[in-house]
Amino acid sequence: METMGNLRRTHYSYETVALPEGSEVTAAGSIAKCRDLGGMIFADLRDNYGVLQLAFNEGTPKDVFEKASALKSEYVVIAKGKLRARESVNKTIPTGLIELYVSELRILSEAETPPFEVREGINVNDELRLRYRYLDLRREGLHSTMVLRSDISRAVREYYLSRHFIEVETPVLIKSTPEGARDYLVPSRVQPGRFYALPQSPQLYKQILMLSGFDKYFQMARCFRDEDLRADRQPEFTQIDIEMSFVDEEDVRRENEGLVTGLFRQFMGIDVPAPFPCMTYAEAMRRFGSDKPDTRFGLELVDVSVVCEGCGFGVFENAIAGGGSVRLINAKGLAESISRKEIDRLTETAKTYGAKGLAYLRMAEGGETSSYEKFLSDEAISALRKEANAEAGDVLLVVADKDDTVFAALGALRLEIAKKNSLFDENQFNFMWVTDFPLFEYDEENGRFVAKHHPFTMPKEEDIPKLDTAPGECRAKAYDMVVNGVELGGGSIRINDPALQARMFKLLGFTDERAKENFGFLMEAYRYGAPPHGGMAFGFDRLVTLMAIKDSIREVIAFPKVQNAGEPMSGCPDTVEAKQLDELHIASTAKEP
RNA sequence: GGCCCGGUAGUUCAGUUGGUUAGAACGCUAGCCUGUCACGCUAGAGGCCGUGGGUUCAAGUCCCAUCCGGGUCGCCA
Repeated sequence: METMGNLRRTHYSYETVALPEGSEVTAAGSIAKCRDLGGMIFADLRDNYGVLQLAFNEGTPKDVFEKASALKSEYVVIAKGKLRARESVNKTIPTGLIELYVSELRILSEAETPPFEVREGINVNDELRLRYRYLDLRREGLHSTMVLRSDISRAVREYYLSRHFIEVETPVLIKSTPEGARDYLVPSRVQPGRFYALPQSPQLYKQILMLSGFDKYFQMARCFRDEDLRADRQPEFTQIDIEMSFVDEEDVRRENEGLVTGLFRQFMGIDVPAPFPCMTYAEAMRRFGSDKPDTRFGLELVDVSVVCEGCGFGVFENAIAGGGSVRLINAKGLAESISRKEIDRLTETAKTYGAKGLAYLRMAEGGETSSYEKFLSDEAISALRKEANAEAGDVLLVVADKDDTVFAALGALRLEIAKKNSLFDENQFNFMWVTDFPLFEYDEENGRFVAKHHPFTMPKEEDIPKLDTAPGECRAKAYDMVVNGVELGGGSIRINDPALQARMFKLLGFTDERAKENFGFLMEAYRYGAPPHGGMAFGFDRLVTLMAIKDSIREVIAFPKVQNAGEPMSGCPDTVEAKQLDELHIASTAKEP
């Protein structure tokens, strides 16, 4: 091992292409690959931006040549020399016309053979990648994604700052609130028996900032939710958090879709038409079975409840009688690719979402088969086929159940069929707003209504009279930004009337005491004058995932967590010493692993 | 908490109805090689078949449990 001594990097790899031959260059980085030809050695030097070929031969000082022949992958070096044209060029890399003919070489750090090859184009399983994340991050793909993330982050800040948003850091140690996701809790040492929570979002603070006269606020906010992970969900994540005063729904949407159209133009060269189309929640559910519809393809849901009333098939009739519906998807012209076996698989998918089964009509060339038509009257059969626009070559997939279940099952089948049959264009981005969300949803488990968005969401004016009589029918001034079936962000106009807010808490089953205990500071703040305000938040990780064209959110996070909410490299969460627990007034009950 | 998939050299994988000494590629080690860039050639090392039980004359292969990872339902205001 050597020190850099008086050598300092003069150029990054990508900068060398602009230099004339013969330029003196000192480059630094890691050895990506060595090719020792005997009398001649080539080594690819990798830095933050790419690779530069180092060359050594009989003209190289003897001690330097000997050092070069000892080089191995991942050694960290600094090399000084002259740029020269290659005798044989490599057209596949930007620096492929030149090489650094090295006269001075220092090995700054040696490296053991890594557990996997540090290069693109090889499969490595996720566990190993995460355990050795620092090696994975050296690989071009993940490395450049992290650089892209940084660039997007800067563009986001520039967008909001240029539009006079004020960046404010809100606290990470906050008060736990009962609604919504499970909180991560942090015990207080100073106040025995009391706990902070980590924020699920800076929601209340940003509303308070509007009351504080900041007018427009934004923040790249770390948020924490102690819930199970998914490919698009991490327990800690980054949200682009925004709040604006003196606005209604349209104003928030216009301001923030400007961010997305700008980012897509700048980073992807794609002009996304704006304003984005709006679709109500009710329409999204009815047509696509989802509140985040992928509108790049058809396969829309068809409600056949009317023709199924009194059709003679108990399964259909019971669903309708129970307040549910019978709906179907017509997989147009897909009879050959959706075999009987495939229908069985789709049935399993439907069952995952709570459907009891999947009825079908397959109109294949070899003949028609159906699981339900034998139970139906001829009249009902022809009426249903007409509603579904069924023709030879089609497959009808029918679910009869409660509406929630029908939507969930058919919505999922839609996506699965489209994916398997490549029914959409990967390069198309259908941005949209889903609006008019229900204000409440019924929580079966607790037998009461809960806020669909959050308890501070403003109801639609015309629905305010129905708040007490028909809460299930009330719609909210809430909106989600959706693209290709992904919820990129969402927000709402907030209640700024303390009386209405108090009424909301009551409807949500809060006693006055509990509302005061949990949200008293907000209620009090409203008493001193609150501008109308609203905002939204983007899932920054999801946005980057989309823009980097990755499948998993883990591909855009430097040190992500895995399914058990741990982080494999550092090994957290971990046990702590008894002394630490004592100081926090926590009794140790957990068994050692 | 439920369901599905996976775990075999350092890595990615193959391994037939349970049956000789568990293979390949890449990587690694050594030697040769002056224009390579997936360098080439020669030789070599490298395996608790995730872990623990069981069935069997015999288990990488079958059964049970468990751990780890991935996907997903619930959950995620």
